[in-house]
Amino acid sequence: MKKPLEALLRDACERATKGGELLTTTLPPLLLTVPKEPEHGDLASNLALVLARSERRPPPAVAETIVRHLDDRDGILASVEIAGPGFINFRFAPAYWWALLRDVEVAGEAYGRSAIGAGRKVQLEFVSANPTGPLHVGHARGAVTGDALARLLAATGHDVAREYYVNDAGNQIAMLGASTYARYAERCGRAVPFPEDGYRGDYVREVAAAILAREGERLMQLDPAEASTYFGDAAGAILLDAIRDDMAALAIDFDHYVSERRLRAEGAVAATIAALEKAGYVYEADGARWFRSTAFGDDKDRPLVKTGGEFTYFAADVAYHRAKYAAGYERIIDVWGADHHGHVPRMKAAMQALGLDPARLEVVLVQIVSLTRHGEPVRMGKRSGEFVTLREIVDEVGADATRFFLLMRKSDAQLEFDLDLAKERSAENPVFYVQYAHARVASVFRAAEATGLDRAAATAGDPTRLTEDDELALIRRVAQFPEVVEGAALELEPHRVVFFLMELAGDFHRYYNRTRILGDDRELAAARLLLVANVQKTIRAGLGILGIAAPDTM
RNA sequence: GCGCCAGUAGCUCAGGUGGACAGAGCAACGGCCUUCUAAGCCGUAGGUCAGGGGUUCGAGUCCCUUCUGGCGCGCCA
Repeated sequence: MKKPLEALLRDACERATKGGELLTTTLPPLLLTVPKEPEHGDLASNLALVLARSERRPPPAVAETIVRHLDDRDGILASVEIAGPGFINFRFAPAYWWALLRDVEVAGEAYGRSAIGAGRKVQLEFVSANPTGPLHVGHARGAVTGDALARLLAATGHDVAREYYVNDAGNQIAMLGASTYARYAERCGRAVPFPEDGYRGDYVREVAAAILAREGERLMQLDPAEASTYFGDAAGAILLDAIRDDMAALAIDFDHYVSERRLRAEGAVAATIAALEKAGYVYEADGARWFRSTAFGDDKDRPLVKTGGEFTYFAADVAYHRAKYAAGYERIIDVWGADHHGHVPRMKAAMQALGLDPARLEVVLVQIVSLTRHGEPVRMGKRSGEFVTLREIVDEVGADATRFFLLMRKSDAQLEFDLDLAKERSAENPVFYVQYAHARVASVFRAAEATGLDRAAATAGDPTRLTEDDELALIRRVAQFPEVVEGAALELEPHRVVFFLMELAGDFHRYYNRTRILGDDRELAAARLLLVANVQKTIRAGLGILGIAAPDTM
């Protein structure tokens, strides 16, 4: 929508410069914005305000010069006005919108997709929760955000891989093993002391019972150390399967699950520490080995190897990120809980120390989710083990509403999730509001079939019959979609797509209520079908980017 | 103590990289169905953008500072 106008403006400035009427030879980036106020036209430029200083003339005078050189050969503009402090306001001619609607129709299902990613390899790592228990709402937000980002980047021409890093080694798994073993023994009628900081959730009992059912009591013969290892592996595997199921319930599919244990076993961690050492950023102190992250602006040095000789979590994570670079990803995006924000500088420091470009690593931080029900906050205590699981949410409100609600906010802002609202089947519930707009169009088409008008008739519809203001405004909204997708991808902000969809759905519902689509004038009806078909397509594409279904009936 | 993030209408939140008089949606009140889904639409209201300073033609947006809230600052992961 902006491109043709940008070209016109650029031409105008060039001519003015040649004619000696503008001093500037290098234009600032042309900024065309969609004004909030409809009276300010379809697009507005602040070019004259930006240039005023270097031109040593007041903005309106500069604007006048630019406008005088505009050459609208194709007649896409209906009006050009200089307004306010020196804005140039453009209004497109109906013919422009009609042509645009045709373009959208021709683009078909690819509408909104772009190639700005140029096939660049991008890896998104998200969730990566330890397989030591069920996922909760916080994980759900990270999961949905990561997946939506992946879809967004894929839609903009990136080559995307989704990855889940499985922390299947280290203390947490050992603790899970000890906890599960204790529950197993309990079931076998044997007393094995429950570990001090063990996992007390009921799910550990269920996992123990599952292992008992599978293996019988024979595991009681293992010595306690062996048993803990066995149970850590077995319980971790069972819980990881449950996590995969949870992801599937949210329509999320990972390309790779990367095992921390495997990284360790393959020597990647040791090799990474050796590389850091070779670069001169490792030293020994207090019996441990440290990474000198302070050399890169971190506020403390970080341990890589504990006194006991064990690798730290950090060491393994550095090795993992090093492997991502080695795998050839041009962009590496991590979705982390906001409580991990402190890890960003040290991870980037480690990459830099390894001679890797830290700018290729981007971290999207996801803030906490608070649940409300009946207007009251749902209390969640991590200690008590009383948290609402991801599965419970999905079972209660459905995958579509879960995804939509978790994507409604900027990821680094805290989010309130109203469970009652998410379940409501009314206009108050934004996900239904948007899906209903899609279904309504489908319903119009069902009614149209009865009168002999079908999708083909819509395709053949004559856009020049669309002369109402709200019809042109609807095209304008649809025309913004590719730019919204691009902006969302560029800024890694899926919530922009959500807001766009709510606005588009609103425009459509208003139009629907005001305008009879299937009137007596068949030609007009066909034109209107063309319009709403493309509204529907745009909604479907937008929902697709969010991983949400676009139903034909509600 | 140091660092990061936030503070916008009664509530939940937007404010495409500094632009025009600050925007939605809830909640409240009043209207609209012999016609394609009323699971919808229309109308009415609300603000010292936490406070204070600064940068500039112009600040919710950038800088400094104070206050308030969240989170980090482990040889935990």
